[in-house]
Order: sequence, then structure tokens, then C-alpha cells
Amino acid sequence: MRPLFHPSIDDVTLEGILHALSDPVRMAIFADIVKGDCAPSCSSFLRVNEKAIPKSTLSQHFKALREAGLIRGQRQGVEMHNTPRCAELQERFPGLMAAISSAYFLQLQRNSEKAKKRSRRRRATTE
Amino acid sequence: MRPLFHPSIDDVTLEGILHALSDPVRMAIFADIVKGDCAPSCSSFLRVNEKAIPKSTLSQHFKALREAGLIRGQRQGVEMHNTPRCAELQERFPGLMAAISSAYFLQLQRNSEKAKKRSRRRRATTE
DNA sequence: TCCATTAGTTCACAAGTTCGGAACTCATGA
DNA sequence: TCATGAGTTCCGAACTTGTGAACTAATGGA
Repeated sequence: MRPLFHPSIDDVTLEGILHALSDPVRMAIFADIVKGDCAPSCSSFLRVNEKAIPKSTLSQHFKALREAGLIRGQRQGVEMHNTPRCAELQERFPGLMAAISSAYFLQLQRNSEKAKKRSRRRRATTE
Repeated sequence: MRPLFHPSIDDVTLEGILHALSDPVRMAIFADIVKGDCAPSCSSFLRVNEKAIPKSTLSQHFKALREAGLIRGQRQGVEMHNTPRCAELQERFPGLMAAISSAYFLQLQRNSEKAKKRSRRRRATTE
């Protein structure tokens, strides 16, 4: 297997970061890796937000995140271990990742509130 | 001419913003509109970073920025006047736009430093 | 009023990108 | 040595993007 490519932090670009995170699946994966609340391997994301993701697609998404400089992937036996490059990114673009993450969680929260309201309204009209 | 579409601030998504700004031309246009240091009409961007941009392409880029909720366009006679939706965006995603803009200017500055170093080195080797 | 000019949009198509199934590689354990 | 499980690669279909040509719309003379 070909060795994994990781850009040097100096070659990481703002456009690259924004493009990588402009895909909702990649944003969700990255947020989960940053939170660190689940095993950060490819196969732990076979479903994202209730939606099944084919593993070829997942593999491409991880590659995109690696090549944008957002995560570092290390093969550990048969699995891949992914870690965020938070410290380096913070040095390169101070405050950027924190702002994007907090915008993401704000949006998640707001969407779940909207969904609650919608289902309450639906129940009210069918009763 | 069809009226311009602007999303309500509640319909503006993080993915949409990141996608719109992941294009270097759109990022440059948006940064200039935010700085407000040049007439923010389409035709003032016929060249971006020394590169000529066809006007049909520019028109699409402005449409993308409008539909992502980043700018507001108003026809003023034959011209279009574009303004950033900073205040609304700040309310919707606090700190996000500031972090992206400052990352952009940091990168610009660093690139111009790199270019200077390169040309100095070139001169030194040819002497 | 008519025409030329200027600003921006729309359309169609070529070029590029992304998605996902099938076939692959590679490490591991039986 | 073989089966298995985790990821990757390949490739066609579907989607997206960039651009020239043709368009619309407002404006300012003649």
C-alpha cells in the first residue's frame, strides 16, 4: 500500500480547509474526530447522521481531509488511526478551526430544535 | 431581468458559506467587498490577483456569494451594488466571518513574503 | 425617438469533480 | 495457507463549474 500523503503545515491553505469542510459528511467526520468521542477509524463512520455511506466514498473523504491538512492518518495494523492536527492548525490560522467548529455545533443544535418544533406542529395538526 | 434571490439569514448554512469561500476568486472578491476599498460592482473585478476573469464567470461567482447569504446585491441603474451581510452573519455564526477573513489576510501576507524571498534568492543565484 | 454603449444575465457545452459498486491490497488470526 | 476485515483503487455515471455567444436592461447622446 502506498504511503499516506500529509502536506506540511506551511502548505496548508485556507481554500483547501474550507473546501474540505464544505461537505456535510466530511464536516461531521472531522467534528467527531475533534471531539474524540468515537474510534476515529474509517469504519466507525459507516453511517453519518442516520445515512449509510459506502466505504469507497468514506475512503475518499478521509483522503480529502488528510490532503487538506486537517487530520493525520496512521495505519495501525489493519486499521487506520486518525487524529486532528489541531495544534499545528491553530498556529497556522489562529482561531479558525475553533470558529468553524463552534459554528458547526451551533447549527447542529439549531437544526435539532427546528426538527422538534416541526414534529410538535405535525402532531398538533393531525390530532 | 429576474429579481435577485437572497436567502433569509436563518436559511444560511455553514456548508454553504464554506463552499462559497473555498474558491480563491470568490474569497478574494468577498474580502475586497468586506474591506470596502474598491467599488463593489461586478466589473471592478475583471481582474483578480493579476488574472483576467470573464464576465460570465464573475456573474456566476457573485450569484454564488449571494445565494450563500454572504452578500446582498442591489441594482442601481445599470450597475450592481454589492454589500456584505456582516451584521446578520455575525448574529447567526458569531466569530466565524472574522476568523475566516483574518485567516485569509494572514495567508495573503505570508504568500507575499514567500514571493519576496523567492525573488531575492533568484537574484542572488544569477549574480 | 432611435441608436450605441455599458453592466450584468442566461444558455449550452466542454472540462473537471465526485459518488459508489466491484475488484483489489494488505495485515491478521485460525 | 486460507478466510476475514479494513481500506484503497479503478472506472462509469451523475453532477458541477468555467466560458464564449447571445441576450436583457438602463442610460446618455444625436
